[in-house]
Amino acid sequence: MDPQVQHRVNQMCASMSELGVNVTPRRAKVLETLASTDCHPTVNEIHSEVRRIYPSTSLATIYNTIELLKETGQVLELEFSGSPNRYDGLRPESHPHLICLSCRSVEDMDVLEIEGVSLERVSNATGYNLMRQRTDYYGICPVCQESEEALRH
Amino acid sequence: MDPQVQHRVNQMCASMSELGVNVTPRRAKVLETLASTDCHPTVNEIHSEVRRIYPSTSLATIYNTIELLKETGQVLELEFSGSPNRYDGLRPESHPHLICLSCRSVEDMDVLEIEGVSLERVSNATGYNLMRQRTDYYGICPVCQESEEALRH
DNA sequence: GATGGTATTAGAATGGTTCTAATTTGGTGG
DNA sequence: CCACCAAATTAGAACCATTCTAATACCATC
Repeated sequence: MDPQVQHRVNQMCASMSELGVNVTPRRAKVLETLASTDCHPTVNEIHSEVRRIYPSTSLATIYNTIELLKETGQVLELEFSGSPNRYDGLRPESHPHLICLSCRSVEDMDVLEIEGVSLERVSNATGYNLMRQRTDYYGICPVCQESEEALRH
Repeated sequence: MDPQVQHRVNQMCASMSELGVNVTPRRAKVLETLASTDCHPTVNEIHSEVRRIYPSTSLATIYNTIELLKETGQVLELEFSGSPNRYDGLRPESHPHLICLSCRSVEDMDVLEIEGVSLERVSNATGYNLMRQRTDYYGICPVCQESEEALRH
């Protein structure tokens, strides 16, 4: 396993242990799956991946494990209403995403020059006690733009 | 009807007419409901409101009308996976919201000093052709903070 | 090897949203 | 005034992601 993935898995394991639950092999495989990709997988995708090693794994175990990770703040959940939720276990802290309306891909927006507004500033300005934020940009990704371009010729 | 609400309803009507569909009485009532509140109602809440005037209205009509408004960019849809979506017909352009994790209220964040990042800048930086963005701040609203406070005494 | 608590499973239940087929409505031309 | 057509509407079925439930499996400890 890639040492960076291993490191992230270790963090997640530590959080789960603090919670007082066991990191069983299936759970460990869920963590590893989440830590191994920046594609923001769905529950079903994680399920398929875990099943490659433990074929009898049920969906409930995936939901279950994700719930534990959410409780410890070790995974970021991106909710959608028409399509399944997606999860970011690599970077559980709030950060912006780019969402393609055509291919439904979700990727991290890592543009250093673009700085968001800090939770703290908004908390102070609004009186809310804020815990997290969500920022998504919706549009057409470069790859889909090319496909559309190609279609017109 | 409040003249500001009336004005907003007129805009929505115009957009629907451009689309080539009729603004029937039921549809008009949906528009009016959306334009009359900044509480970001759910489909069920809109349904109840429309039923007060047209008791036989079905849920499908509400979904239907909202779909038309979405097509013309006249309503902002806030998706949630565990609870019903909420709609903002007063201000259909992208703008940030404050969401209370305790009472589930959703309100506009109108703090002038806090300026977001423009879609255009992100488009340029990422190569995406962006259409809209979503920014939500999640936390506990002032009212719920007080209730929690009171509980401890 | 028995015991008890945790993890896991399969499948049912839930609930918001979408789909479908039948019915109603309203305007137009005869 | 009536027949006709297209658009709007309805009731309820279908869908599907998620949550719940009750039974079973696993595992550490004694």
